[in-house]
Amino acid sequence: MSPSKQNLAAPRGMRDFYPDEMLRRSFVFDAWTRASRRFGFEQYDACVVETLELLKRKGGEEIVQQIYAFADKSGRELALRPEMTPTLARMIAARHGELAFPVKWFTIAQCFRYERMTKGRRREHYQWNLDIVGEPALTAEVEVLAAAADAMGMMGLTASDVRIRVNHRALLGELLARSGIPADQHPSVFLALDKRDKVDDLTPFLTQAGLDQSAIASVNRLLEVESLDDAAQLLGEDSAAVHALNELFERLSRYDLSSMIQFDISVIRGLGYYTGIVFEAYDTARTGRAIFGGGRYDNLLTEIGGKPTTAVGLGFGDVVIADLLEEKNLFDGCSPSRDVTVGYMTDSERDAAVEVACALRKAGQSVDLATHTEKPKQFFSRADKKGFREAAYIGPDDVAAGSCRLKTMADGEERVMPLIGKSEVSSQK
RNA sequence: GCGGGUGUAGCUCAGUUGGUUAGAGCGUCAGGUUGUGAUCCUGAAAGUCGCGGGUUCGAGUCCCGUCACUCGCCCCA
Repeated sequence: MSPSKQNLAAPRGMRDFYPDEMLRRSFVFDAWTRASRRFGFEQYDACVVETLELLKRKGGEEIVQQIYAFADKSGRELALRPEMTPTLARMIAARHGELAFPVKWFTIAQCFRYERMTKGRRREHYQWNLDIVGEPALTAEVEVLAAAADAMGMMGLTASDVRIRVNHRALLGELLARSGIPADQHPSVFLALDKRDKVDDLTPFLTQAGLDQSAIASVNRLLEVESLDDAAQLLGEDSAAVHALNELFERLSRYDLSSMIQFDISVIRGLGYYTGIVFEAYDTARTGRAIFGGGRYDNLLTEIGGKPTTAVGLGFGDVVIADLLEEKNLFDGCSPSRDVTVGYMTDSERDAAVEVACALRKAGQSVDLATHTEKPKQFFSRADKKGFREAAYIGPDDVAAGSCRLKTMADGEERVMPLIGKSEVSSQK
């Protein structure tokens, strides 16, 4: 059967990275890695395949349907990880006794989820995970947020491009309790609040959630909470959540991040396992999906069987950020960084070309050596298209003269390089 | 799971009320130019018109089905 176009495409939702796409991916990965290192995080990695049990335990049954699960030849139930946090929790728990807490770890993890594809969402993606485990103090949230902001800064994004929205789960709980809404109705109300940007009137959702009219009125009042001061007025000064958020904003101002961070009562995030401060970053126009999200999850390690350990973490995917960087032309600087290509006219010049390539490589340059003879026109045309900074074309005349010329593609300037001496490579640029 | 849009060359797309040999631009390759790229000129290769069926003298075009891609909804990293 001859291959059809269908068979040549990657499976649905899976991604190939051709060289030009790889450049952009590396641009993002580099920013993540540099920010992680700059903030003192250690890199780790783990297997892509986990036991289904580990993944189920954390996410509950709903998420299981989105997991790429399979049985191996011994019948073990395994799965491609849909996220990194259970793996992190497993690794921490496995060596809990020997780790010096707090632990600051980062990874760029390939994750899989079987779900309907839409803009900004694929079945496979890479996610930067940044976690501080074993630190109950607010410093953990502050450093994680600052590192994320630093990474975005390295990608060229500023406070006019992105906004990090912060909330506190306890704050919402306190506000709802203050409004007389019993705790068992909170999850439904969270769901409804999460839709505030998508629907005009929340009343039908809240009614469905079992709230009576006065409770609905209370929720609608909550929606008018636009600032932390508004919340503080409702809750009073003794609110721990208000205090924590104020403290967070105060501390982030020391990092010069005030213009990028704002309070937003509608940030809910993973209803089940976040326990404290939660945050999400969006483009300022708020047209796309969340760029990253995270928060404090103090119970997760206990849930997988580890000792009680506090944690703050974030997940920052590569798909949404790539869309944003593309839209803002911030990938423009991405180009292959190859310095020189060396070509030759006939096989008689091949040895001289090898000599030139070796000398330049020894001098630390990235050098492409032609794999076969080329006519000058072919060679320079290729050198131009592939974006080499310099090109050296060696023919019989050069070998006879004992030197060759390195041509700077941008301006046509040439510099001479000796052929036989092979010791001196005139300093570049 | 639900709904919309789109499938024609490697890419982006045109293709008239159904009509004879399916086009353009870009890209690729070659030549003009056997020692010098970008511009220019000439030429070439490249198509199961997503797939299957139907209507018709005749289907890229109309109908039915199907698959794929894509954008929303739901949900979520």
